Amino acid sequence: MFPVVKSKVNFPELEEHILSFWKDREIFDKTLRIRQGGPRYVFYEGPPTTNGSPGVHHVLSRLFKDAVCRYRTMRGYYVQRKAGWDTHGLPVELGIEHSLGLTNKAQIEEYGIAQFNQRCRESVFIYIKEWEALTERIGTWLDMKHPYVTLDNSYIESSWWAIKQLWDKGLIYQGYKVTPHCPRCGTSLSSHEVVLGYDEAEDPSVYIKFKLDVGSLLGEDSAVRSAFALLLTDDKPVYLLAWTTTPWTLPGNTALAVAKNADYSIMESDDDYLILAAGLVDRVGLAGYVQKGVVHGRDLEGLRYEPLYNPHDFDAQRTRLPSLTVQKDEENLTYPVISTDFVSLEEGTGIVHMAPAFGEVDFAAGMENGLDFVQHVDLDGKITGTYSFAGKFVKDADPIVLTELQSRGLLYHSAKIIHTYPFCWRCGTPLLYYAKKSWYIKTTAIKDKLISGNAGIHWYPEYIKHGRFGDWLKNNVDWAFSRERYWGTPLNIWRCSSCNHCECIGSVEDLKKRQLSRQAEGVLSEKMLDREELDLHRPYVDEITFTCPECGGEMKRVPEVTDCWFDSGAMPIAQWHYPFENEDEFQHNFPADFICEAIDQTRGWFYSLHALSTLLFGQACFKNVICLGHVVDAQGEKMSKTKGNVVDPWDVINEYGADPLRWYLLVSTSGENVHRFSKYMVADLMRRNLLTLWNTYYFFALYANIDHFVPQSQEQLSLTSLDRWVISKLNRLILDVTEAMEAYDPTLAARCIGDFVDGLSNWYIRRNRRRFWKSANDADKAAAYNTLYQSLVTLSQLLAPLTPFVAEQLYQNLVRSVDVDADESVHLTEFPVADENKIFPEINDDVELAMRISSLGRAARAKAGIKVRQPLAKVVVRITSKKEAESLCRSASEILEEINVKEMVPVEEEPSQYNLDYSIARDAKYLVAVSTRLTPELLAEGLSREIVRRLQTMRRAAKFDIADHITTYYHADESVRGVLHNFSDYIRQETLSLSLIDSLPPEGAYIESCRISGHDVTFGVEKVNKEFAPGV
RNA sequence: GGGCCAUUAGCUCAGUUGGUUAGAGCACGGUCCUGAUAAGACCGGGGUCUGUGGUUCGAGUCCACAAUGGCCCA
Repeated sequence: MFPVVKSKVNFPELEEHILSFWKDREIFDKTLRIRQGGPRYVFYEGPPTTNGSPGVHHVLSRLFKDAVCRYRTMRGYYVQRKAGWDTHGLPVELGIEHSLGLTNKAQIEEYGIAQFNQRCRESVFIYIKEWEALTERIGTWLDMKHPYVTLDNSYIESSWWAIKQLWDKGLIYQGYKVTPHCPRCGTSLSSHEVVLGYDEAEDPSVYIKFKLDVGSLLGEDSAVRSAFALLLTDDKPVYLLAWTTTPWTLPGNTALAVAKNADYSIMESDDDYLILAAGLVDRVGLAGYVQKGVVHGRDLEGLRYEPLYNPHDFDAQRTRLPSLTVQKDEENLTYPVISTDFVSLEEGTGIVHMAPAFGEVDFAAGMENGLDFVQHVDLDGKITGTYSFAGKFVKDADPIVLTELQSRGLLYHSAKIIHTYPFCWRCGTPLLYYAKKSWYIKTTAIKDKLISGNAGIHWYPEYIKHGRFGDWLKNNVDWAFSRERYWGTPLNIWRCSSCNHCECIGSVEDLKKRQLSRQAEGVLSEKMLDREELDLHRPYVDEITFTCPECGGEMKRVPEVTDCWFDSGAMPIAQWHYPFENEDEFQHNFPADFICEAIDQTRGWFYSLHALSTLLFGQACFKNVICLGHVVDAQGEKMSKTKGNVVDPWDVINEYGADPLRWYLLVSTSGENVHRFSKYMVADLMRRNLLTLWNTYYFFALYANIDHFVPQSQEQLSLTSLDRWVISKLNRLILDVTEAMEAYDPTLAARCIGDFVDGLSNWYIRRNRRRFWKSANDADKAAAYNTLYQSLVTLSQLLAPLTPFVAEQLYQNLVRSVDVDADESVHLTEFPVADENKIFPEINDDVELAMRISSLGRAARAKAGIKVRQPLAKVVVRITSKKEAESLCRSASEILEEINVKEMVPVEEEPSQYNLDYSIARDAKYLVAVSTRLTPELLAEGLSREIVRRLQTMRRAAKFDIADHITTYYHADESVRGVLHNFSDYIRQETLSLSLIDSLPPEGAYIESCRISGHDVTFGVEKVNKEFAPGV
């Protein structure tokens, strides 16, 4: 017996049942065990950040990972799937800060780093539980019993090892990084935090005069430069006019930038000369000036000018980029004019004030041009040094700077401007772009290798490879990988507080050795030496100090932790605690065959993995990568808590099930596209594909049980052409699905399956229904059952990677119920392999044509308003070739039955005219004309079908079982009686009537009176006790 | 401000190398079919293929610019 099921399946219930089946039988473990020793297919799990509950977009990536891994497993590979959790980082800290009501770093330190980090640690484990629950429920098989967790000591130690490798290669250095900094909270903000806080702001808009060092003009012997000098006929001072909205940065000015190819006007007044972009003269409005001449930007390059504020006069340090060596005071200090390509000629003066300490572009220009670096503002946003405005907050310093410059005659013009400016989203303080010390990894040193490694990676979709990712590599800059935070992998660099000597510690063992020297001094507790007890996080690791080998001073750890992208990028080694243990595991699992994440990871995990692998091993560490689009709401808007449009995956799973959700995410649009999520569409696709599939099983089981069907080998069957058609299609499907899965395109695979199911249900089964209900248990029936059975079993296997629950249920019902020796689970079976000898393109063409012609035939009938139940005499079909005529003949019985016509005439030439009694339908290629003339014989046959239809409806209304035999009574006029008599065999067979009795029905029968085609009829149906029924 | 991707029916999506009348599902209206199906078939309404230029005998498809949305970076 095949399990009897309801025609409408409850997926959530089914799935819960399958989940416990998998659990009880340890199916996931078995899929691994049976493949052990087979070829490996290496998958790297990109660790989700466990700072919040998983959303429907996380289901998408887990689903794609799962589908590919399950597919590979069924193809015989050993696919280890170690789960991973990304547990460090700012997002986790922000969550805790919020829950504790803390708003800045000072408050965190006051609260206590130990306690704070403890809270972080606890919170991630809460979220990990949620992630585990969802992962399991959506049927994603991941080894969550042995996950890698970035907060583990072993994980941190591997990261330390990696950093030490880079340190030893000289690839780690300390430099400056310009970050958006909140002076009140005392912290840098991440880019997404900055986005939260853009607002309109009113700022000064001021034009400043920088006095040209005329000497620099004369030193040059170029003809152009000399001609330029000749324009300055007077020895009035010459000024470069620059524009800024941040006067407080002016003491940090160390260069002016001009556009190389722009024209600059030299304007003269009675008192001085001014230089600015020619195109902006009118905008600035230089009353009292006349143009003396025009020079090119490149002529200005290399000129020098006097600082507005000589840092040495104000006790500010002046260093020189890129090495930041301290500069001594010099007589007549001047700064250079440089040229860049970012100077705007739309606003300002075409001369840009550069302060490398306060802007990313400025800093980059400083690095490139070896500019001076003057940092006269502290992290609280207060001016340092001995300026008249020292101690003031930067914004409060603005007016003082301006007044002072005005008194020195250096302020040309001052106004106000309203523009968008970033503010701290927490406290509303204007953010300062501020160059902070940061540790860098010199990725630019391996840029060529990064690019050549990328050449060997297969990207899905392909355009990412040379587009977003390739461009990113091409424009590679060194990786600023330190963060001045608390909850993260502590940077393993110790610095001597006396002589600044730095050492990188590559292991716990190494650290222990250094400590021994101190232990003698009784500084260390026993606990700190105990590897198991040790917590490598702050603040404990900060307490570990040792003696400087250079000067004997005290070496303390630098305060930074690493960027959490470094953590996740280190997973190929750190998930195995390599190289401290698991050498084999690491070797077997490097590089990965497959990774899959959403597109935002291009510069996140995809990059950090690639960069670290290239840095450490000189090669890429993944071969294939699926890059998914994001899930947005039904309107195409980003899901966000504030908008309230976030879809909780649990709602969808509880209402429809995980497989319907998986199926929807697979089928609705390709992985790389933006996914518009609509619960409504989940239901729609579930009905269209999954329920249709389920019903084909229901149909099969219903009749197979009645007939006690036992599956047999395909080889000895007498197959009809429709059987061969569906078998051909099935083998074609296996090829298509395999090809799609090999091409990392589960969406295409799913769509092919959906199409097949449609054809199976709506053509194969519909056309073959009669073969299943006929009474004779002959070879033809066996062929039909076996064909359908094989299709369903194969479907369960093809679907297993995509919708693992329903696939399992089908497999259990179809295979395990009749064969106890069969593989215990569909996921333990081998993925189907197509038998290409069974693919017959010509049969497929035949059926396609038959479907098309039937469709037109139905249209032609509908036009004439004749029901399909009414047989018609003739149909004329115009096709386009002899080949099609032959094809049509092969399908003639199908088509005639489908459109209920007696005879079909194929023609290649369209008849010049038709009799009036033809109704015609056509498309671009074919024409179908049905005769609409009704003879008494046709009418009588039509009536017989009406009668059958009525009796069937009555059987159902009387709640008879599908296989119940009945006695039928009728009371009707002469013509109806005639039909019942003449079509007696047909009517009895269709309605399972043992006899048709021409009399009023007895008491107890189910009785209906009705009008059929204009005749009044009374019918009665009565169940016959099976034992008395003659053998049927 | 820059880069990448998308934009096709009311909605969700197909549309191969440029080539007859641009398709499917859902939704809507009508008809039909049905003892597997909450399904299916047929007909109908619904499209300036986001817009503007260009290349071509021919453009949804190729090119340029613009708009909108998404992502990444400023």
